[in-house]
Amino acid sequence: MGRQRTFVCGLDAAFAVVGGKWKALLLWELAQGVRRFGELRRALEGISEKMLIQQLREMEHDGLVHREVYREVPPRVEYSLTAFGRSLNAAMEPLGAWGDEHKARIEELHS
Amino acid sequence: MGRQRTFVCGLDAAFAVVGGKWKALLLWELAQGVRRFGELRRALEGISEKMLIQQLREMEHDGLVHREVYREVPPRVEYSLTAFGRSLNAAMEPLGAWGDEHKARIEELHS
DNA sequence: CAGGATCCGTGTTGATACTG
DNA sequence: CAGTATCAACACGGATCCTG
Repeated sequence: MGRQRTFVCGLDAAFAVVGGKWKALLLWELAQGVRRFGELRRALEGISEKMLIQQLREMEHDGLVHREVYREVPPRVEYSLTAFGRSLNAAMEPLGAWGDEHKARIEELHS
Repeated sequence: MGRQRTFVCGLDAAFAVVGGKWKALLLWELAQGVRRFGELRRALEGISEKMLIQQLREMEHDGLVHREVYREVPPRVEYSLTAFGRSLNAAMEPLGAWGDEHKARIEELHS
């Protein structure tokens, strides 16, 4: 992925795994429960299949997401959070609450 | 900035103001105290002057940062957090603590 | 259904030089 | 000191088509 780097603070390290446009949303969605590929695609409106699988793979590599493959026809793959992923989601909750609280203000600023 | 959009959840809104490579670090640095332009540049090793001023301006626009200009020679400008910025920083604290805790693991993953 | 592979635009980031 | 301006590079994200 990226070259080895030293993080100057915890925020830096945290953003290395949840940064970008989609990962925080994926984390939140998977925190609601186990999800299949297609469910995630519909939940994150606007994401392309490429980005979805790419973000999922990176989160799997980072140990946040577990991928369970069922060898059936048609194929079925279920994604869920690991304990590590759940701990991250818990740490993001205050931030989510803050965003919820100031949602309207932020939307207006970015109009 | 970006077109008007509707945020699907609070995380989405929060990332609209602290997303990107530098803003979280700036927020954290400014939470330590008032800082001058040059101090910030030295604190965020690797940032270019252009990015620094650009991120600061956006955070100022979002109401997170206050910019105080002192008409002196040589010029002096001091940056600080607004109450809004401090509230965001508080909301990010658990995330920072999480990152601190798992720093080593994440650094290794991204090597 | 759940991906892979490829092409491609563009926003973001960076280097460098210059200014009040 | 605290910026501006300009140019260049690249990663990010998206569209489309293809496969087991």
